[in-house]
Amino acid sequence: MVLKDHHTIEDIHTKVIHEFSKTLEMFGLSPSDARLFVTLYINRDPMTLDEMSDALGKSKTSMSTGVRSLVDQGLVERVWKKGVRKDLYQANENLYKNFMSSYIKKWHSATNEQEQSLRSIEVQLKDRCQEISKEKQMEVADSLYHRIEDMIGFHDLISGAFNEMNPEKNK
Amino acid sequence: MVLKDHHTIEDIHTKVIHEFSKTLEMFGLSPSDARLFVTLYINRDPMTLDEMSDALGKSKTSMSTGVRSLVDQGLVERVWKKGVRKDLYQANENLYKNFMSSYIKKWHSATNEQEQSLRSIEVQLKDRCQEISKEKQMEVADSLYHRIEDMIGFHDLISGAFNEMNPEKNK
DNA sequence: AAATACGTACAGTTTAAACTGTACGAAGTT
DNA sequence: AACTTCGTACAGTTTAAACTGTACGTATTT
Repeated sequence: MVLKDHHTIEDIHTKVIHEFSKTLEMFGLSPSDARLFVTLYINRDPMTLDEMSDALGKSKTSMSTGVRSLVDQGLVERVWKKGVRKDLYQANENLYKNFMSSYIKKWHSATNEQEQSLRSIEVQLKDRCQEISKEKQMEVADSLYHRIEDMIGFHDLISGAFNEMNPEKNK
Repeated sequence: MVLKDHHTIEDIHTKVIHEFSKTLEMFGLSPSDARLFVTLYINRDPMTLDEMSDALGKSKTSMSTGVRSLVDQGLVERVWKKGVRKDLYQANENLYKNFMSSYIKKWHSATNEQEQSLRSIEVQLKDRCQEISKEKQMEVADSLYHRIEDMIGFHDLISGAFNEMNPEKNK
C-alpha cells in the first residue's frame, strides 16, 4: 500500500509539472524549459544537474543548456552551498514578479525596437516617393505609408497597455 | 530608373512585412500566419488564395490552411464581391482591438482552465494524504500542497492583470 | 452533360528544433 | 603529478512542424 501511495504522489508531481508548464509556456518558455523550471520550483531545495537529469529523465547536457536559458531569463539562480562541489540551481520564489516583469520587459523592448524599425522604413519610403512620377505608384506608396502609420500607432497602444500592467503593486 | 524605384517599393513592402510580423508573432501567431496577415493588411483590398500565393511565394495549400487559421482567430474575414467566384479574404481593420482582445481572451481561458486543473489535482493530493503514514512522505506532500497553492495564486494574479487591460477603452 | 475552376484533404517531403553521447578543458582530490 | 569529477562544446540523431503536390468533391460555365 505504501508503495502504491508513493507512486501516486509521483503521479501527482508529474501532473502538476505538466499542467503548470502550460502556463509558463504562455510566457514564452519552451516546453522543456518550462518543465525544468517547474521541477526546480516544486523541489524548493537547490538541485544539481544530475538531480534534474534524474527527475526529468533527460540528458545532463539538456539540463545544462536548459538551466542556462532559465538563468539568462532571470528565473533561476545559481546558489552556493559550502562543501558541495557541483553547481546548484534554485528557482526564484516570487513567480508573479519574476514572470510578469520579465514578460512586460520583453514586450516593451520588442515593441520599441519594432516601432523604431518601422519609423526608419517610413523615412526610406518618403525618400523614394520624391522620385515617383506615375500616379498609380504614388497611390500604392501612399497607402503603404498610412499602413505604416497605423502599425506605429498599434505599437504605441501596446506599449501603453503594458505600462499600466505593473507587477510591483502585487509584490 | 522607374524599374529601380518599383523594385525599391517592393523591397520596402518586404521589410514592413518582415518587421511587423515579429510583433504579431508575439501575439502567438506562427511566423507564416503572421506574414500572411500582414500581407492582407497592407493590401487593403480583399485577396484571393492565388494572389496571396503569388505575393508570398508559397503554395496555395499553405494559403488555404493559413487563412483558415487567421479566420478562426477572428483576425481575417471572408468577404463577398458580386461577380467574383473565388473566395476573398480581408484583414480586419482595428489591429489593437482584434489582437489585444483575442490575446487577453486566450490568457483568461488558459489561466482559468489551468487553475481548475490544479485545484482538482490538489483534491487528489488531499485524498492521498489521508493514507500516508510516514513522516517523510507527509513532508513532501505538504510542501507540494503549498506549491500548488502558490501556483493557483499566480494564476489569479495573472487573470486580474489581464482584466485591467481592457482594449475596449481604446476602441 | 461535359468541361473548367476552385478549395481542401491527405500523404510525402523538407526544414528546424530538441535531445543525446562523446570528448575535452577546468577544477578538485589523492 | 596522476586520477576523478564536473560542466559544456560540438556533431550527429531523433522528433515535430511547415510546406508542397497530387487528387478529389463541389460549384460554375459552356
